[in-house]
Amino acid sequence: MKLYNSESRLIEEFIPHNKNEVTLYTCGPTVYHFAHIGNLRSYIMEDILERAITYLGYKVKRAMNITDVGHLASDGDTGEDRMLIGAKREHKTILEIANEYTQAFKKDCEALNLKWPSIVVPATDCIENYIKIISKLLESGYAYKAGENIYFDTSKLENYYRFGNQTSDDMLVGARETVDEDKNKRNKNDFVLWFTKSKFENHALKWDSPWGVGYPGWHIECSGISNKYLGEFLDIHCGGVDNKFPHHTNEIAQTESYVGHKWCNYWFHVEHLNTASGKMSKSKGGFTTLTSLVEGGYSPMVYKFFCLQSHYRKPLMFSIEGLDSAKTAYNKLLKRIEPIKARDGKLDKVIFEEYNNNFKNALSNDLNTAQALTVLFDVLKANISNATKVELVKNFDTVLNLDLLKENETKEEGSNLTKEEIARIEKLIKERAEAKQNKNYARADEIRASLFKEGIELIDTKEGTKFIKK
RNA sequence: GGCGCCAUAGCCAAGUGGUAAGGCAGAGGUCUGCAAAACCUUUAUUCCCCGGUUCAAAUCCGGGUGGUGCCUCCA
Repeated sequence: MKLYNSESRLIEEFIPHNKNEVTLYTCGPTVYHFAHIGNLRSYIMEDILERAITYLGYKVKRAMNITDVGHLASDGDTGEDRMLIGAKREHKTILEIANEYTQAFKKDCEALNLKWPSIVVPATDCIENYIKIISKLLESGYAYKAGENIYFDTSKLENYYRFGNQTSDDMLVGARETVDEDKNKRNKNDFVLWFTKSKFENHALKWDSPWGVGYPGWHIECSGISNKYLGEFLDIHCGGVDNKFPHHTNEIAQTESYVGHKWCNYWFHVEHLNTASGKMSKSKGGFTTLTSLVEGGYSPMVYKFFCLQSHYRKPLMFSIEGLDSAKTAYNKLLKRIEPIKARDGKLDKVIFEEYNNNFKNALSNDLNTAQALTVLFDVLKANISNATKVELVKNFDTVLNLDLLKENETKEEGSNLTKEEIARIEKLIKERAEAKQNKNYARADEIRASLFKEGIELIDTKEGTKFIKK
């Protein structure tokens, strides 16, 4: 399998550290608000990554954090924890907020058929690990105490920047206006490992530590959790591109200083979902959630299909037009799959392998999902037996999970229509058929139009007239 | 100011040195009383621009232009 590694900025052959088991770490959500569909794009692509690796024959061990503490709205003296902001907004406790939005996130993942990683850990569950790591960093001189916080000393590293050729001189402190300079730092990129500052007294979640009562910095949680559950070597670390700096850069700094060797070999960064005005962002407000999409008539599968048509390493432009196009394409796809479910004909193993290899090659090529979907369309178009087609679709869908073979909840016969209504509609259909036979097309069209007004669409097929309730 | 990523038809998008996949929309057709649906056919002499390397460039190199992201809130 070939994967783009954003550390080397090259497409590389993927070679796991331990060939029997691939370790995968995903930066999870900060659960202070609903995930928006841009966040979900990352999780969709990371799920495909896990399943693709599995499909190609590896065993995967995957961990994800749930950030429920330590994620500051800004650093320095003005910082407030994002969780605390969420709690204030909704007049709830941090724990309630964390719980509520973790559940909401889980529901979104289920709706999108995303596999919940086998290890999912709230940041607040691993405090003793962070303390262990920070203690060692202090001992070995990578960290220092200043003010009342513990900082990581970035000047101790030869190679701090990993995702580009920046130098410390290039970096502007406070490129964003809201950022205040923290005078306690020895170097401008130093970051907090542990907060004990008195101004956080109203912070609900605090733990005792060798440096006083306080709470962990944002970056340490991922290092702590991945270290505890996945060990000293990590194969692939996933996340959104915006996390390259500072979050992932700092994770590498801490972890490698702690374990004493190269830590993670492949960095998988998913590009953003953009709107006409730039990236979709929680802090900007006005973001789109999966729920609001569903309310607008777009199923989670439509959104997933929309994402899979694009490559994870390309910014994706979100528009209703684009989503409509995905919706039509997805529904057409299901309709084309419907008749092959009968599985008639013989399964041709040679042909199966041919298309299956095409599919695997697409995935192996830096997770080319657009190409993988093309293979799916090729299968449906091909002049091969339905039995072979179904088998291919079934296998492909273990990676894509687009509900391709799921039995459609029959829209016909109108799910929420009463028996009387159905009888009435059937009677009208019969009347229309008779009118057509007598070439009374005016009456036939009148029946069709009046039912259409009620939201019932008639469709003439070879087997007779069917209706769909909208 | 610095560091990345991206640029292919009306829209989305694949392609990573050998002569432009696929999807949506559009056009034409089959079917139909007409529709709808379905199916078939068709749609880029050219890949942001200017140079260069090569027998050969959307693909490699150099220089621009535009969009976007990060530089202590983000997936």
